[in-house]
Amino acid sequence: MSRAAKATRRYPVVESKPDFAAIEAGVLEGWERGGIFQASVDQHPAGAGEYVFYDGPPFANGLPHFGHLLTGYVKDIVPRYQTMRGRRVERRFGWDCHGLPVEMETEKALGISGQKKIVEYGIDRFNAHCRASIGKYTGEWERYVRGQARWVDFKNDYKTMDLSFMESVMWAFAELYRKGLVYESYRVMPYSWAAETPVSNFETRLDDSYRERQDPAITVRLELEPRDGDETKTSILVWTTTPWTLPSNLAVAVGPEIDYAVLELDGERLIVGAAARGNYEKELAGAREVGLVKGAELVGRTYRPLFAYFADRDAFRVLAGDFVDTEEGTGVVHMAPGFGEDDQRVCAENGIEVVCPVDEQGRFTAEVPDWQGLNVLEANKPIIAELKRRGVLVRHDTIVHNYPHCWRTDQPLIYRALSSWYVKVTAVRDRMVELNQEIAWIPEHIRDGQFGKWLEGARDWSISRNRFWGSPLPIWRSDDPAYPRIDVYGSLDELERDFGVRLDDLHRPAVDSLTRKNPDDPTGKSTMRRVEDVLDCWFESGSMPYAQVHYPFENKDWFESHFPGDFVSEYVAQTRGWFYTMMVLSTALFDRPPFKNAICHGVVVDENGKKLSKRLRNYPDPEEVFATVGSDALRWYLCSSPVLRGGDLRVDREGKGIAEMVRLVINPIWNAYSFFCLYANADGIEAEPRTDATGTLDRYILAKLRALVEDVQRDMDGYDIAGACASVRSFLDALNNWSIRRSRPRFWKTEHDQDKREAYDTLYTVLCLLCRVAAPLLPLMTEAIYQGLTNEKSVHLTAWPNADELPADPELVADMDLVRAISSVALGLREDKRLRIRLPLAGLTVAGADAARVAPFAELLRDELNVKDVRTETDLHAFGDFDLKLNARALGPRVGKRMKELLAAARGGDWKRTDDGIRVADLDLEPGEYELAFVPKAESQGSAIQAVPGAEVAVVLDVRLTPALEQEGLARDAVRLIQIARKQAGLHVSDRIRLRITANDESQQAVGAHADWVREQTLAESLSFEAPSGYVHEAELAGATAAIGVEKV
RNA sequence: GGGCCUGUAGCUCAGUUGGUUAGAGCGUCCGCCUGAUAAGCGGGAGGUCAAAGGUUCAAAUCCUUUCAGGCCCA
Repeated sequence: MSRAAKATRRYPVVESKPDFAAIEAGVLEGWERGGIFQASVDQHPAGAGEYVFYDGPPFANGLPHFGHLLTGYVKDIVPRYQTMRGRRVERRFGWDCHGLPVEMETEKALGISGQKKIVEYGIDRFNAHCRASIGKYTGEWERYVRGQARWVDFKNDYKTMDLSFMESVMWAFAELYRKGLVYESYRVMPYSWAAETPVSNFETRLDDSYRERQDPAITVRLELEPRDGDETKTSILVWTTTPWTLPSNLAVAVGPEIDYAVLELDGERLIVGAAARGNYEKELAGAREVGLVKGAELVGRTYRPLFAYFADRDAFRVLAGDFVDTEEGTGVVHMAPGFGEDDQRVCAENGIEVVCPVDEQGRFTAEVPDWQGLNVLEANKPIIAELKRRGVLVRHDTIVHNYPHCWRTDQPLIYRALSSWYVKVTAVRDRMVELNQEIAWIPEHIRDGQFGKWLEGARDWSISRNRFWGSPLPIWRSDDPAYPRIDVYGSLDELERDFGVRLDDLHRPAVDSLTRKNPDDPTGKSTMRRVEDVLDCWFESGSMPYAQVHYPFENKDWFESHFPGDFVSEYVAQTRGWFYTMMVLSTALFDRPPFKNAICHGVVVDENGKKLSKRLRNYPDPEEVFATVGSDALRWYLCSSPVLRGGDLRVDREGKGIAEMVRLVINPIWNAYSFFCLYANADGIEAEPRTDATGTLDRYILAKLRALVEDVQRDMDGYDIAGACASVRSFLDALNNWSIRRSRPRFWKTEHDQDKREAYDTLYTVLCLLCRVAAPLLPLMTEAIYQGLTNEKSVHLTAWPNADELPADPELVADMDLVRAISSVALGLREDKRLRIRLPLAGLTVAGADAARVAPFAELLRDELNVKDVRTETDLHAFGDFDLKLNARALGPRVGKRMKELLAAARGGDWKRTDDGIRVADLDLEPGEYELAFVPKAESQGSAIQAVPGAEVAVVLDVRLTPALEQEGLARDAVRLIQIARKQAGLHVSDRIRLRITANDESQQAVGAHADWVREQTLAESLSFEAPSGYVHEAELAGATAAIGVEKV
């Protein structure tokens, strides 16, 4: 046989529907064996061309979920792309080691809880346990990160508990202090009494921290001190959901612009927000309205204290508050400045001092002797009972509301005044707002929306935590207020200078043991001791850009020339978290933004828009997805979706949407590859990269490929990953469903001629380049394909393709796309007439001004549409008429108000051709202001006519049948059945066969008349109408059963 | 209460600086095609572009208000 070369097999034997997950696993192994990741980084030198990527440190506890995977994919795609663009992109993984989560877990593991117990247990042992627990989840993280094919440097990672990291954090703190940006203050903060620590803004917002809780909601009356002229006892009604704060009540607030009704009931006057009156229908039944006053008129009045504990204070006044509303409660807000942020602020503005009779564990102190030692939440009940006994309780309800809980201990938080250290964010706020303008946010609205607005409203940041496992506050203070002194340290050297000790661990308790005599105390009795608090761990993650390189103690030049970083990506809520803390510290320390580009992606939710929850199992298991449909399909699913534009992404429970990506993207690209391998192996051809093929199909797909490279490059440079996915997908369609499909005969023809060679070389070139372009988006599949095609080490070690090396041919692309449109219309006409495509038709005429453009493709159209003859005809008038279509966009600005009238005229046919164009009504049109749309005549003389949308061309199909055409159609039907038989018999596409057919006379005559052609099409060495042998396939042909026997030669 | 985002086909979403008859994928129905692709192609049905008002010759697009959902802040 002529295909002797079949023996050589240069390309893998590729299954058409392989186990993609297994292929991916193989690629992952290969990468590890070959050290490909490291090689991809190392191939570009460090220095000026570096692309700086900041990987935000996740908490080193808890397992990753779909949201993390999405972030991970984004964090992988961009660095892979930049690497291919020639940049060195290091990807150090970071671990956030400190903070409450670790401490709480350790408390649980040790079976101890509370500050006292920890101190008793020993801070050194406690912290040693914290340190040891850090490694617990790292294994799982690494497994997920590996499974998603994300390239990350775990070996050269950084940890926030490393000495070098902590020293940089210490430096940053001292630097802020020296700039006057750190101060201590006594303030109300969210506080976890169970964990005995204040909680940062951010921590109150972590998943599930807001939860429904049932609380009492009580309304009490406060008796106003009489004013001159008051005869009747007057009370004001206040509402609260925290009765335990009433003993600390020092004021009430009203809205100055809000209307308050003065009601008379049973001889007493009651004041309540006019709009809130409806909330108390029962209690106020029978009340008579005797007046209506603005809140402002009430401001300044005083009332009798509800409890005696603080009755000696200068307080108990009605104040104005801008936060008061009448939606809930009475429109009058009770103020306990020790337990509410608004309360504290408004009271401070009015000279009312804070009282805070609650201890660290949330129990009343001796200042409230009646309930001393009782947890405040448990004190609600007896307090309400007391109020009832005294007859001041107007109403007692319970309400179910969203209330913040300590995310570690699960106990409700309280708000409580305490002493804390602050970063004076307000001092750099305006500058942050300015620097933020230099950051490119994706999506864009984040810049002036969610992030920008948050910056504008930035408040000072509480950074001290009364805990154990964290970076120490590097503040030493005199223990005798008579001789005050504060020292803040910014390095190990400075500590060594003053304390004579070189620490190799900055954690407590070692750092606490550093003390010295207070130099400012002539008596020599007082001692400098460290302020015991540790830093908020968000201060550490915000310090990551410089702390990970131990700036300024090491890498000084590098950092200063590589800051801000190029790229970060996290989910949108990090505008309050990591993005924000980086911004604060970067602005305060360096007067620069911390990064140049940021992708804020949205949240992955379930099919009903609910949060993903492990407990509800409302999402597919990621590892299961890796193992079945594969990581690349998941990557594509997540990264081609609107979640990258900041919206939500709904994932159905079974992961059908993910599996769909296999069908839409993975399969098509794999099919193109397997097609190539199948025929190249059969032909024994080794293809060469080249871009100079002459055939129109080749030039077409090469030009499309050039556009693809340009498009994806543009998309990726703009961090539009979803756009890049869309570009790749539309290219795949042109490749598979036009270029390859139309080229098939070129691959399976017998002659090894120039055309065949070009077909192989072009397809090979296109596939190789497609792999490179799609490599960041489908790193595993493109790797498998690229290696199969080239035997090279890795597609990820190649450079980004240069579009200029591919031929540009916009005209050809436009013409070919017109050919595709014409085909589409012609196939539509066939369907209208119920003329199957295997039935040849006599002819097709392409008529109109654009017809000349498709003349070179007549052969292609003939084959695609199965017609005997394709003609082009520039004159359309024989086939129909034209409608005038005005281009409103072009014409509108010129004619303005007349537009409507002209549109009506054009539609109504009130127009004519003039010597040099078109005149509608009395107006001459300029070129570009109109189009002529062809309207075909009703069909005549056996023709079907249809205009092609978007072009000045119409398709005229000859629908007249002849016996010869019908016979040929029948022969084609027979060939189709023979091909099915071949496939069912399990034959290879290049196997030769003996063919035996029995069918009705009509069919046998048809096959006989085209015997040569049938044999050629089916690789049959012989054809006879005998009783079939070998594999026999029975099917209907020309209304009777035909039996087809194929037998391998 | 405030800020930001979203609301377009049964579902998921596009829709450029306003421009004529609002698109794609999935699903569905009908048909076609197949020597890689249990795949592909063509077509049909399916929309008061959340609602109302305004600006304009012209509004899914701009403005105002309202409604619904999400995120965040209070």
